[in-house]
Amino acid sequence: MTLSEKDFNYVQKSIVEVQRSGRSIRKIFAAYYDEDVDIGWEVDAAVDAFEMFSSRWTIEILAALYIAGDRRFNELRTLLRGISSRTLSDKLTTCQEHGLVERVVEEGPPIRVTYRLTTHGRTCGRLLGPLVAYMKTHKELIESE
Amino acid sequence: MTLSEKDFNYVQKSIVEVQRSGRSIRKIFAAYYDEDVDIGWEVDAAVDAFEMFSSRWTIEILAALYIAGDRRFNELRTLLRGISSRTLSDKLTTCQEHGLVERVVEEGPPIRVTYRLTTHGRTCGRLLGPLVAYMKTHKELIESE
DNA sequence: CTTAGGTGCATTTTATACACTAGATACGTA
DNA sequence: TACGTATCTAGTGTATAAAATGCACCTAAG
Repeated sequence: MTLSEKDFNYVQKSIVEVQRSGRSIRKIFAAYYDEDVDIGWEVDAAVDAFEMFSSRWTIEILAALYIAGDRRFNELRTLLRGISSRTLSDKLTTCQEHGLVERVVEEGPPIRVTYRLTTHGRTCGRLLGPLVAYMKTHKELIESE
Repeated sequence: MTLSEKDFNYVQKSIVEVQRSGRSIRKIFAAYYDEDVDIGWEVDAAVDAFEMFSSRWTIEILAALYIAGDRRFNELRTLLRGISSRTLSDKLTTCQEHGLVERVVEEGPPIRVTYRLTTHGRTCGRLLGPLVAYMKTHKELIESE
């Protein structure tokens, strides 16, 4: 089994970039493919990191904006299956404060407000992808017994 | 810049396995390294997937067990910075129901109970790694302005 | 009296339901 | 043409429900 030339070039280029960034090829493949690997984090760092995501809705807002692209307030409300507008409003505010989301106002009337991921927000969204993909193929994890 | 022989062998082996699994090399690199990429998910799938993680503490429990390995009840309580035992107990129950965690009883006395990630749990933990690593290097996202 | 692994219960925090607002245009009709 | 009503967007206010916390307490053996 061999790589297509296109894939080969892509892989070669990526490997060079990854090396330049100081990350280990082995760790990157291992983390993605099949092995548990020490990727240099500690429980404390994880608890810190997830403090913001484990507050209900933050992670869903991020995913919705990442997948669906920039959206307006009521569009988000629909995407998130009817989260209350009160809560959506509050959560969007804290997402802005955390630098994940920016609020773009188009003067009206009617005034329209578009929510957009910042660069950080997009990165976080991207990093969540593999987990969503995994969960999607293992619905037994979602529908509790 | 070239790969060491060890890395080269590892990469080659991994690429073959990834190809056999039907996943695209390009997507794997892109998702890991620097690009936004359509990895075939929809908002609905993401909202489903995160419904369980965005409930407070679930994701932290997963991360703690993944990073620190099997732990007993009170060890988890400490790792999670003093979550109330009431809540930890409830959350561990729902994690078991979702098939992320298993409860291993060593008959006492004193009775000892060890919590351990299932295979699914370990996979989810692994997939969260890159996000934690990213957050760790971008603390400005955690400490809101 | 200690240790491990919890449960019970009152209080506090967080989310929901649902009514309601502003500011401007659009529509119906006398 | 003028008048009233209806609609749209992006929220806010407030009462209620759900979830997390703090702290006391339980069991069972050494």
